[in-house]
Amino acid sequence: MEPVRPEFVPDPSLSQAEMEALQREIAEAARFENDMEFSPAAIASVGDAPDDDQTTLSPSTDDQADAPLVAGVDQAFVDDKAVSAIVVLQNGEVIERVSAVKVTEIPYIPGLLSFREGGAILSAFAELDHEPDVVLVDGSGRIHFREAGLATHIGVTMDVPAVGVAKSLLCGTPEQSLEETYPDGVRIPIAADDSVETCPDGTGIGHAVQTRQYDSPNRYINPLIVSPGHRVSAATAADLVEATADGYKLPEPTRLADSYADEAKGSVE
DNA sequence: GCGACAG
DNA sequence: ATCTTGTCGC
Repeated sequence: MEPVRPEFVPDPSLSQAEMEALQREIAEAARFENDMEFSPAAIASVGDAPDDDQTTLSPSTDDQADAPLVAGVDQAFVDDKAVSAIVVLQNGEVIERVSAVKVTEIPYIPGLLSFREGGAILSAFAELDHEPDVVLVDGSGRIHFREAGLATHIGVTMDVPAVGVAKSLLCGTPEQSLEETYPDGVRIPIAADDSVETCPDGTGIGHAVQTRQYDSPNRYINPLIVSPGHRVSAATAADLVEATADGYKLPEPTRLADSYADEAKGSVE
């Protein structure tokens, strides 16, 4: 799978000002509304295993063979090399895994993550045989200073529906404090504020999503920070993460890509 | 100058 | 992201 918009491929040799200018172009090309090859209504079953016990009736026109392909993307690092892994699932089962290694050209700079990790990710996409219906990327999407986080950059460049799944908030203001402990299933809207320079304050740019929480005592799990990358709305992005989460904090595609990236680290010299 | 910041 | 032991809880 190759970039549909080669002009947006992240170039680590650009100046910081040029990187930021490119991000503004990417944000304009990004669509933060649903435009996928499957019905958002079908996401309810995306992460579920095949319905063996027939507790529900499935339309013959929308069976397992047509089920959407959901991919997870994650990176691991070894010295100056980035290892990117992509895992593709259908009906909750892995149908493809690929990885790629690339030397990192620049350090981690908040807001410019895609220029550090994007190259390795696109190399991994080049190895991919299946075209995912939606991709879950580790990091922010629209929740970004210029609405062009890693998930947006990858989504727009490949022109594939993408969702940003981060473990902490880069910018924006949550509707309610994220310091509280919320039960699983809770979704807290995040609005643009002064730090988001490309859209009006108050614009909904994502959600904090509690995919898991401890029942009883004094320990708690932080929510995930979910935002649209490309061709997905904020609400659908959160729906997709909830639908693919399966007992763990991270959605299954992301969790599997994470461990595969770690595993692939072993074969890096 | 101070604060703040995905992975 | 990565470096790492123990510890709490189901």
